[in-house]
Amino acid sequence: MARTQGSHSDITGPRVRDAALSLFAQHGYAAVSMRQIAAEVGVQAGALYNYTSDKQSLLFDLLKSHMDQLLASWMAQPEAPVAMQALEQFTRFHIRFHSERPEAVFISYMELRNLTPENFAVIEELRKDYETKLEDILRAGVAQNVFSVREPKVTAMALIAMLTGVNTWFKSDGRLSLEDVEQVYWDMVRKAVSKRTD
Amino acid sequence: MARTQGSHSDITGPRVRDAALSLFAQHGYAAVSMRQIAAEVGVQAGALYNYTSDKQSLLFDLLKSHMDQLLASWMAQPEAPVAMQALEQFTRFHIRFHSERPEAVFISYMELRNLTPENFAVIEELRKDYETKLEDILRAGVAQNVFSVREPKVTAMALIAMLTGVNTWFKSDGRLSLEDVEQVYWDMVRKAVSKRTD
DNA sequence: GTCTATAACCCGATAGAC
DNA sequence: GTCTATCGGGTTATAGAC
Repeated sequence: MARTQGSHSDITGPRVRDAALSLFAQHGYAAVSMRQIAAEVGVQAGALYNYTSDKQSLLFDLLKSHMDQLLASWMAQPEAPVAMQALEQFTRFHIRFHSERPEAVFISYMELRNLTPENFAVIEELRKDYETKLEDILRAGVAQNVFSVREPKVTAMALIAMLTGVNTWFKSDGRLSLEDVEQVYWDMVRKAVSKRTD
Repeated sequence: MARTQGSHSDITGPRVRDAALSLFAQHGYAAVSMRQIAAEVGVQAGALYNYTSDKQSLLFDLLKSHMDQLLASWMAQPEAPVAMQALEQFTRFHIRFHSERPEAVFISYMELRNLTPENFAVIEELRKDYETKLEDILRAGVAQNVFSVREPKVTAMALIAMLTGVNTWFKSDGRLSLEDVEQVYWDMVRKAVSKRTD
């Protein structure tokens, strides 16, 4: 089972992706060179092309797999027929999922404009799919007469923006635990769609 | 009043800034070259250095003047001693101000990582100043016994993220007018901090 | 104030040796 | 599978003519 000199195909691939994710998040796709990624992995630039056809594919694969994971993880959640429970589940799921992978979330928002139009269209559709999950919950709550939401699409966008914003300030070693944060945001979400108010 | 050939100092400066703003917003700071900016303005690349010491200063000046304008515009608003009115004023002001300059808002969020550490610190402090304006309103509302907000700092971040999110989808020729959008968001904000709920 | 030309360097991607 | 070397092009910023 002697290996060719320097042959590490089984581990180098993921390491290329990890290095690209981290560097793209830190400096931005356009500012990161293939040579930088290679240095982080510990190979020469030419070797990267054994794992990706080009730099654009590297970015697209990172964003695509992030969106695929997001949708798959949500679908794997138990179904909640009661809208109020479904909304709480979505709120907590969104915060938890996004806070666990800040770099992937970051580039998924920041690097959309560096995708080719074809690649952008793919990611954009997956994003819309996710937004529709929340929109459907809001519509169900209106139908069940438990939410007051005149504009479900706008409201879904607003709530997702609010929840994703956790990533801009949350530190796991800060004053609030993630559980605390979930509770604070769930209180706001619940009230924002509620029927009664002062 | 004969001009030197090609002399347009009084108008070229703003045109350089406008071109940089537009191109940075479209393609990202790192992806835009000084040659591209020059071409947009209609001069050669070398001429840009009559208006900016380097590319970094161009970015910093755009972000700095955006934050200065934001704070100055907010301070120019009439004072509202009643917290509920102050919050409505902030909500509508934020949406209006940000929707009027989507490119400046966009680069102010996206290009922070391309600032030098010193420049970043300046912008970050201005951003914190603005966030504190909302936080103070929330604390006043709690003191006046009209808001229920356990975490004013977190809530301020959450509300700002939600309001800024308007820029990701709002089109002035869409189904909803900006006035409609303000109302939908103000309903959510008001309820999110309200004392009563279902 | 703008031009042309250039210094000094970096880029993505590929070819061919091992 | 990884290396070195390279192609053809790009970059920021400056120098000096006009």
